[in-house]
Amino acid sequence: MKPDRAPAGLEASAPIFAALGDATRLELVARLCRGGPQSIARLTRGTSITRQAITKHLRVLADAGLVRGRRLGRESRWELEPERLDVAHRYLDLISKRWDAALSRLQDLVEE
Amino acid sequence: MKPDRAPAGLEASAPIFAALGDATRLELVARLCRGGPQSIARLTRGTSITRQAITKHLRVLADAGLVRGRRLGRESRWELEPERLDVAHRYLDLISKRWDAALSRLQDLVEE
DNA sequence: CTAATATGCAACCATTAGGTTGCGTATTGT
DNA sequence: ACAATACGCAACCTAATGGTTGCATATTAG
Repeated sequence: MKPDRAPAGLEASAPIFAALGDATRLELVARLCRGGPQSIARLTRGTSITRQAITKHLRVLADAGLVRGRRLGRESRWELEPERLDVAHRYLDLISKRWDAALSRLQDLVEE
Repeated sequence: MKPDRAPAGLEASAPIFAALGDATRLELVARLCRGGPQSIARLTRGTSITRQAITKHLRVLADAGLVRGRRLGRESRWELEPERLDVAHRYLDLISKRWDAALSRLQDLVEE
């Protein structure tokens, strides 16, 4: 029944893009992709910044719904929430299509 | 020959997402889509913020390559640069696919 | 020519962001 | 039991953001 992928929440997409709009965070997303669910300690290894910085970034990603973490023993594992990526994805689709439509409208105006 | 849409510049995408990660800017992009190329004055009409604020946002979008403006008489017209949207688009695609791959890898590990 | 319009530029301001350090606490590993 | 590991919390710092106001300048309308 395809729930309701209607307006794609134009305004609601901004936080998602904002969360992705940082090189460190993009890197985190990429690492979570390549390595699957991981602990903060592991995500910190190999980077030049602090564990706390990573923690903060993860929280930002989580607030945007892009990532989710839960405590397992003494460590907390974080993993990607791919549905949210899809929201951004659909928004870009929408915009592209609108732009094409706008262009052909302009074409029409010019040609008549 | 499809130039080289190779690595999609993982790190290079961050500025694009950052530029889109603001409600006002997203709104601007949307308006440029719906209305086609427009002047700053026109883009300002209907918003609650200042013309200068709009100008700044446009510059941010321009720095990310998402938008381009040129002076026409006493006004400056701004329009969308849809190729850049595509960069972000492709990045999300890439990530989604990697994630799927990572998931099936995990599946394999669990099942054997 | 003169007034109105459309911008640009710069200074200034409050808030948020990205990072750090320090310290306390829960979970292992030996 | 003890040391090491993996975190969480909070204070603090600097630089970037999002906005504003004031003023100067170029175009266009009457």
